[in-house]
Amino acid sequence: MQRSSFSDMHCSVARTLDIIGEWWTLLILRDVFYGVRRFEAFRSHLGISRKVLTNRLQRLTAEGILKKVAYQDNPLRHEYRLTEKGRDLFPVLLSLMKWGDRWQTRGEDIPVVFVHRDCGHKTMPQLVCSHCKGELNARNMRPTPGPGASEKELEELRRISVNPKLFKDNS
Amino acid sequence: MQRSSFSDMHCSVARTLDIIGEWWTLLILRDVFYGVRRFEAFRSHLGISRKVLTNRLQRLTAEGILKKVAYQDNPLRHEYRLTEKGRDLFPVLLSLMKWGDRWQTRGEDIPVVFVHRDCGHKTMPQLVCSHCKGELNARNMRPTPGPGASEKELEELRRISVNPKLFKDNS
DNA sequence: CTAAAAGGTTTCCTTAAGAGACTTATTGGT
DNA sequence: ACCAATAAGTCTCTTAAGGAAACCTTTTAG
Repeated sequence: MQRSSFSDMHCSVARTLDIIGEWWTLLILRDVFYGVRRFEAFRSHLGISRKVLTNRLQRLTAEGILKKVAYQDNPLRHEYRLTEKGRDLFPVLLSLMKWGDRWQTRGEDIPVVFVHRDCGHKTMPQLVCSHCKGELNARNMRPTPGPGASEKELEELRRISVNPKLFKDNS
Repeated sequence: MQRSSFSDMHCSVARTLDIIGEWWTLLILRDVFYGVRRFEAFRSHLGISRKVLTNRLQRLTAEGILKKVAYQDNPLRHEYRLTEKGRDLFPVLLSLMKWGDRWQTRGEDIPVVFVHRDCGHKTMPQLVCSHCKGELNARNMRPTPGPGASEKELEELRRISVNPKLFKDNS
């Protein structure tokens, strides 16, 4: 199916999706966060084909998101654990879950709720500004060129965008 | 390639990914958040094939994430805009971008920075607890069964999980 | 009268995903 | 000693999704 790679794009979203945007990958990671570690456990729980599971676990390991740890010799068996890089994907899964809880339950109740250990309460993840702690949403955020922005790409975006004022750097 | 559907899974992450987890979809949405609205603009900016772009825009419209709005008659032309449901996906993109900014820049500088209009400062999105406003991460959150949890599925997860204490409901 | 722009549709080819059989090493049961 | 089961894959075959490029329709511009 010769899928195009996003990894050469000059964009953190694209580069992230190039790794974890493949079919099944985020569901595998969800299961890891739930405590699933072993090949057969992933396979039976997800109903994924062995070939694809092998492929995805190899990719995630190669990218340093999971690491293989032996849990027995003879025969040698490994389990897959999250690295720090992998654990740092937790907010991505929480965001996906929060959206699904709001928009995709089809009238059913929410299957999973998280408890925040530090305060002991059931929690809803909230996205807030690192500076003022106010809520962040699509309406109160404005993209601006970062230090690594390329002038050529900015020009292109301004040209095709409906609002050319976006991406003006008036910091 | 007869891809399996995640939509019947009893999980908000799976149901969300069934819609927006397809190849290209989140990059299209990223472009919409940047102000891109039109077919040819998506096509040239992303380098996506027309067939796939048509398919994705139709799906996103059918799911109520984008809506088609006419911007001229004669010939009739539409642009694609976010609905509230679509705007609510912003945290997903922010989470992906934050992870990429940390782990996938390969030594380069960050291409895009967001300004929080409400306080006027450059901001990093932070995920906090709705109750105590403390930071949320993979280490200080514990999944528990929600009101819509199925006992059968919980039992299965406990069986295959490395830590059977997870998903005990001690709220 | 021709070209270009916008938003697709159609065709052909390649390749990823799904299903399921097979492999290897070891243990447990009879 | 023999059979089945478990764990973690590998291999083969088929189907359908993605990529490339040509084609279509309507209208305006030169």
